[in-house]
Amino acid sequence: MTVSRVLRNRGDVSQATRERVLAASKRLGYVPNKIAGALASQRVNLVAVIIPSMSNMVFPEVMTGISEVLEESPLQPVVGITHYRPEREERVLYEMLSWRPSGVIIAGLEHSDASRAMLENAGIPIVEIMDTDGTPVDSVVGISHRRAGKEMANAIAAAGYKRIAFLGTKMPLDHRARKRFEGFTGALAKAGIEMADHEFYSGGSALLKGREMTETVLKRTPDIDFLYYSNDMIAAGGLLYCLDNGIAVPGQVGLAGFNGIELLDGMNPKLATMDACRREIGRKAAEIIARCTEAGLDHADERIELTPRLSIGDTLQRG
Amino acid sequence: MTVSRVLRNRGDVSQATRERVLAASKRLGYVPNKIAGALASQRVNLVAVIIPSMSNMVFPEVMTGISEVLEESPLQPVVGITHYRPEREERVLYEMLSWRPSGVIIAGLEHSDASRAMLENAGIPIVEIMDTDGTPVDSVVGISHRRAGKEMANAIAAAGYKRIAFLGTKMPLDHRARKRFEGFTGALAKAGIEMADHEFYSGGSALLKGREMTETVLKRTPDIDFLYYSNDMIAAGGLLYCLDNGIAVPGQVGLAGFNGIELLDGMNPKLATMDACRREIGRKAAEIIARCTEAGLDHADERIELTPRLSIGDTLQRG
DNA sequence: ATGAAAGCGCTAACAG
DNA sequence: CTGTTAGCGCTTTCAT
Repeated sequence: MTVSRVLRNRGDVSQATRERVLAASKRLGYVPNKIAGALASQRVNLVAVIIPSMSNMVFPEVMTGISEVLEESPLQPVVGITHYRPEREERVLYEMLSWRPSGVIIAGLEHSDASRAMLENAGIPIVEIMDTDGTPVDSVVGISHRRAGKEMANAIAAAGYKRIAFLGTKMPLDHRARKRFEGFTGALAKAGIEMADHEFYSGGSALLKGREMTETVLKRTPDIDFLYYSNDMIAAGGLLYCLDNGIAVPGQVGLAGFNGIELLDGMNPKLATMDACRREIGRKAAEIIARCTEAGLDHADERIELTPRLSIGDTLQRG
Repeated sequence: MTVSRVLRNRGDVSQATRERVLAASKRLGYVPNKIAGALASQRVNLVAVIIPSMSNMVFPEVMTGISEVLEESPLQPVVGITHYRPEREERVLYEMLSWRPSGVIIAGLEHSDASRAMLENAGIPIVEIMDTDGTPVDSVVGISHRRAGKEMANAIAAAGYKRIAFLGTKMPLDHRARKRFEGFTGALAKAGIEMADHEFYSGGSALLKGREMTETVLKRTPDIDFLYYSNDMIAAGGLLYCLDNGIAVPGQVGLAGFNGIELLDGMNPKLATMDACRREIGRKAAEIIARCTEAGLDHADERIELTPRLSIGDTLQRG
């Protein structure tokens, strides 16, 4: 009836009636039932955001970007965490789709067959984020991690480093870390450099693991002159290890991480890294969904590849 | 009809029929419409989680605790961010309540009148988290920040420090930081110590701000012998500043932070801090909601005060 | 063990 | 401008 019109300020309602309704609804502490509303209108102002984790600094920042743009729209993000496990992704996706959201933003391009099928048949805009190395269901916004690894390798080789080690996460399911690794080794090979050592870890405090792995590698292969880490946090641990142990940086060993986390701004020397454009990815993805929703489109087919900026810092240049 | 019974495996359905239905639903890629289901059953397996921010390390970890326990239940968390702004909290709360969740977990005890009214009239279990210094709407799980500040002050005084400064966030709306500050100054006063200096900041990279504020304070009040920071991140920045500038820690100045973030595990020397029990708070809060939902209760009236553990580390003891 | 019927609280379309 | 009437896709209850 009229009440519904007032609460959504739609249609023509006289000023007097409108005020009367508003007053009453406030007095009664009335909160509309969106469930019924959504069922009747076949519209749900929710966007499903599916990400692997919340514990490292990368996804919270993607979320920040998403929130920023969604806050200026009627849309609301709803997040689900997969812990990098395909079967959890499947379940989370199923749960979320059963609420008929206006769109989904999902990390990564690799999904189980079932997940992919759900995404394809959802009939809503899908944006796969973070990574552009692959074929998206609908839209994609991210960076090429393969290229990121390659460019870092080239920068390191160009700086004259020869005995290079890679330290990273042992996550067969972290496809982005894997692609960086592949791009990195590939480019080194092309430059005629073979990786001198590598070390992987899983779980635990990243900063601490960074220290430990750095010690392990440096003891095992003492002539290492560069350490490339799969993320900034372990790189920061490695840097602290070097500082504590009188290892000259970048004189004796050079260091580089990945992500461009804010944390590094306060470190001295400043770590070399590559910005993963996390916030921007979140913004762009949200914009696509917002635009589709407004236009009533069920897909966008956009492809946005951002360019990670290499930041040399103080740890990627020969003494 | 029968289909509905199968999909929720309720009631008696013959094995044959059940399998037929399952097969068909898989083939058609059928995803049930929870909106309709929720409307009909008046049950929604969603828990509203309302927190101020996602960017510092504290709330993601609370979320981890919540997820851990909710994952073993049919409940799903839905998070809303308030940016420490009461008017945003009001809006987010309104939006979430209009989905009729099974419960709400909300940070802090101070809310606008409207928010409080909504919480009181929601008819679902409410758990206010992080802070126990105040009167909850229903249940509360957290720590006493006033006491945390007090205990840190006592530890510092007991270690013999006399010229103490406080460095923290300038957030009139961060009630927990404020309460720690109050507890801290109160206890110092009782020990006959007046705060020697203080400095507040807002925005920007915490690690970097920690450096800057530390420099400012140390230059302004050179005889400072202890720096208490309102969070670990700025404390870490302060520590790095001291290390870089040849200021002996804890010989010349002692340092302490707050939160017990994992980041500190990899630092050397190890910062003194106080664990805010973030993950445990998340777990306990989620357990209350889960228990109520299972029992069909609309409130719990529980009060759980956790005890933050003081970690002396290497920076809170005279040389 | 299965089907039929009656809503859940709203919105949409149409009358007045 | 305001009221009325059908559903939205499920669950629930009651028959069969």
